[in-house]
Amino acid sequence: MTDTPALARDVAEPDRRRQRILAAARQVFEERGLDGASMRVISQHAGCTTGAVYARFSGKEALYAEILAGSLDRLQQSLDRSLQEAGNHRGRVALQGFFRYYLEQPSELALGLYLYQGLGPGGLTPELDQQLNQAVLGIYQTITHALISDGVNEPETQATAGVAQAIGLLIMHRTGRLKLLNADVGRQMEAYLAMALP
Amino acid sequence: MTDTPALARDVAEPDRRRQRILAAARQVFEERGLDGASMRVISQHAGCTTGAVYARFSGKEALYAEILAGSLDRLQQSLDRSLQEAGNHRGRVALQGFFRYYLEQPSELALGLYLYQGLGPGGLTPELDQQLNQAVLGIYQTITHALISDGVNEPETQATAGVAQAIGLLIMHRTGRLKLLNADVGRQMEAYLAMALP
Amino acid sequence: MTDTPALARDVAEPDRRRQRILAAARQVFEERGLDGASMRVISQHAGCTTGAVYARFSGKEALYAEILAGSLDRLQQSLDRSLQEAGNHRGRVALQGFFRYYLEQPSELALGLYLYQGLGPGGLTPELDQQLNQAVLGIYQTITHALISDGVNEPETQATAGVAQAIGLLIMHRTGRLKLLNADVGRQMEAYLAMALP
Amino acid sequence: MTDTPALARDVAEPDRRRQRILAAARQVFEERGLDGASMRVISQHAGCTTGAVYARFSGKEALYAEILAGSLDRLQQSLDRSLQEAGNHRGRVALQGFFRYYLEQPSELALGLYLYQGLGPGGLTPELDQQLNQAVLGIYQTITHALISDGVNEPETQATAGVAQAIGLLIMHRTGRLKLLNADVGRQMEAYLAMALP
DNA sequence: CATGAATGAGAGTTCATTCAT
DNA sequence: GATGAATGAACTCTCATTCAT
Repeated sequence: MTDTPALARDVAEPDRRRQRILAAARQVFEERGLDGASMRVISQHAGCTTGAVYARFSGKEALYAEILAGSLDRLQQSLDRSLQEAGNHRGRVALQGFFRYYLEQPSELALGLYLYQGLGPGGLTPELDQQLNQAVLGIYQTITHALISDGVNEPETQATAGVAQAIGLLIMHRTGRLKLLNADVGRQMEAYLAMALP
Repeated sequence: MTDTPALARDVAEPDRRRQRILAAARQVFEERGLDGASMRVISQHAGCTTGAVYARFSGKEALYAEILAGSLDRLQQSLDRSLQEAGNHRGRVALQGFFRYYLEQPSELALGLYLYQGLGPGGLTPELDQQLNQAVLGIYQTITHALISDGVNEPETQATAGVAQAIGLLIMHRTGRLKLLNADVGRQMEAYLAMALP
Repeated sequence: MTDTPALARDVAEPDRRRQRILAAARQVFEERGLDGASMRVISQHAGCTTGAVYARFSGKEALYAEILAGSLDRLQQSLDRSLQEAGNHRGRVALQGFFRYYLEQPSELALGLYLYQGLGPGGLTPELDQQLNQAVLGIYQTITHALISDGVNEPETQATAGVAQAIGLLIMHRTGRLKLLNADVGRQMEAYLAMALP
Repeated sequence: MTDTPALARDVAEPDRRRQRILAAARQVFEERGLDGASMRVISQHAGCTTGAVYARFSGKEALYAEILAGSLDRLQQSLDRSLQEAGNHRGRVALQGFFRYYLEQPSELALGLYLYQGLGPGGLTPELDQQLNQAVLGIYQTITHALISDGVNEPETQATAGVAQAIGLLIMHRTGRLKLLNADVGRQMEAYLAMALP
C-alpha cells in the first residue's frame, strides 16, 4: 500500500491547521493592523473557532510574536543565502537583500513596525521582546560584517544608515508618499547605495 | 459697523474647548496609541463630556485627522521659519529642520505612521487623505526648493533620500533599535548629511 | 406646583437604577451562587445592559462587596436596635438578634459564606477583605460587650460559641439537614441559649 | 471454578485510573473550589485525557457527588472506629471524631458546603441527593446513639447542637473569623463539650 | 476503550457612539 | 449647545462536553 501510516503522516505534516492559523493571522494583521485584528476574525479566516486557536497559541501576543519571529528568520536566511553567492560588494548585497525582502513581503515590514506602539504601555512580554531583539541584532550584524569585509569606513554607521534608508523608503512607498513625489522606490535605493557605497 | 464680522470673531476667539479637546487627544494618542485611546479618556482629559467632543468632531477619526493636519501645519511653519533665517546650505537646514521637528515631537511622527495601516480599507476619508497629502506635498516641495537653491544635483531624489533617512532613523530610534546598536540618532543624521550634502 | 425641581429629585432619589442593580445582584447571587451569577444575567434582571452596570460598579467583585457590606451594616444596626430596647439578658438578646437576622434574610448568610471559597486563590481584594473584616469584627464586639454587661464568664469564648452555634444551625437548616433530623431550627437555638446562658 | 467471580475481581482490582481521577479531582476541588476546577486540569492531574474521565463519570457533577459520598463514607468509618475503642463518654468521642475529621480534612467540609448553593435549581440529581442524605443520616444516628448510650437527656437535640457547633466553628476557622477573634478552634470545641456534656 | 482536537456557548469587560433631558 | 447615562456590539479568553480516529 502507498498509504503512509498515521504516525508518519503526523510527523510529516505537523499540524496543518496551525499553519493555516498562522497564515490567516498574517493576513488579518496586514489588513487590519495589530489592534484591529481580532482573534475571532483570525479564527474565521483559518476556518476554525477561537478555541482551536487558543489550543495552539497562548494568546494574540504569542501569535504575533511567532509570526514576527518567523519573518525575521526568513529575512536572516535570505541575507545569508545572498551573501554566500556574493563575491565583492558584500555590503551592497546585504543592504539590497534587506531592502528587497521587505519590498517583496510588505506585510512583514508592517509587522515589525507595530512594535512602535509596543514600546508604550501594554507592549510585548519582556521575554518575547528580548528574543525578537536578538533576531534583529543578528540581521544588523550580518550587514555590518558584510560592510567590514568590504573594507568600508565606519561600518556600523554605514549599516545603520543603510537600514534606515531602506526602512524610510519602504514606509514612504507603502504610505503612498513616493507616488505623490513621482519617485520610484527601487531607483531611490539604488541611488542611495551608489552614493554611500561607491 | 462696530461689530466684528463673524469670521474675524471666529478667528479672534476660537472655541477654546475645541482646542482643549485637541490638546487632550494629542496627549492621549501619544500615551496610549491610536487604538488604545478611548473617547471617554480624551473627554476626561479635556475636562468635558463625550457629547461635547462629538458636538465638535464627527468621531475619533476626525479628531485624529485634525491633529495630524495641525502637526503638518506646524512642521511647515517650522521649516519656513528656519529657512527665513538661513543663508547657505538651505537644503541641509531644511532636512535638519524636518528631522529635529519629529525628534522633538515624537508623538507626531507616530501620528503620521498610523497612516501606514490607514492605507488599508479602514483608512481615512478620501477628502481628508487628499488634504493631508497636500500638506505633505508642501513640506517636500519646501525641502526640494531649498536643495535647488543650493544647486544640488537631482534635488528631488536628494529630498526623498533625506526625508527617508530621517524617518528611518527616527523610527529606529523610537523602537529602541538604535540603542540596541549603540548608535546615536543625532550623530547618524549628521553623518548622513555630511555624506549626502558635502 | 407640587413638582420637585430636578436637582432636589436627584438628591432625594439617588440613582434608582443603582438600587435595582443591587437588588437584582442580590437575587441572582442567591439563586446561582457567586460564580454562577453572570454580569449579563444580573443586568437583565435589573432591566439594563452590562454597560449600565459597569458605569456604577467597577466589576463583579465590587458588586458583591457592596452587597455584603450592606448586609453586615443592616445586621449591625439590627443588633444595636435590639440592644437599645433590651434590659437584662443582653447577651441572649444579641445572639438571638444575630440568629434571627440571618434566619429571616437567608440569602445574606449565603453571601457571607461565599467568602469560604474567597479565602482561596482569586478571593477578594485585600482592601475589601479588610473592610469587610472590620464590619464582622464590630458585630462580634457588640455581642461580646452584651455578654460582658451580663457578667458572663469568659465572654469571648461564649460569644464565639454562640455565633458558631447560630451559623451551624442556619447552614444545617438551609441545606435541609435539620428537616432530615426532624429538628426545628428555632427550638434548637432556644435550647442552646437556655443551656449556655441560663 | 478457579475463576474469580466478576464481582470479586472488580473489588480486588478496581479501575486504578478511576481512583487516580478521583484523587486528582479531590485535590483540584480543594485548591480551586468547585467552579474554579476545570475538567481539563483534573484530567491533567490524573495523568489522562478528558475523554478518559468522561468514560468513567458522566460529568463534573458526578465526580463531585462521588467524592462527597466517599468523604461521608470515610467519616462514618472513622466514627465507627473511634467508638469501637471507646468506653464511656461515647457521645463526646463521637462529636470529637466528627469535629476532628473535618478539621484534618478541610477540603471535605468545603465539599459538603457547596451543597449550600446546590439546594437551588442547579443542584444535584435527586437520586444523588437522596443517597448523600442517607449517608449524612447515618452519621447523625451514630452520634445520637452514642449520646443515648451515655444516658444524655434529649439526645437528638444534643446531637444536632453538637454537630452545629462543630460545623459553625470549622467554618469560622476556615474563613479566618476565629483568627480575627484570637480564638482557637480546638479550645472552643473543648469548651463546648465541657459545657454541653459535663 | 483511549485519545485529544474541536466545538459553541458564555464569561467579564470595554468602547464609540447616540439621545433624552 | 451641553450633558452623561445608556446602548449593543465587540473584545480576549475559558469551559464542559463531544466525537472521529
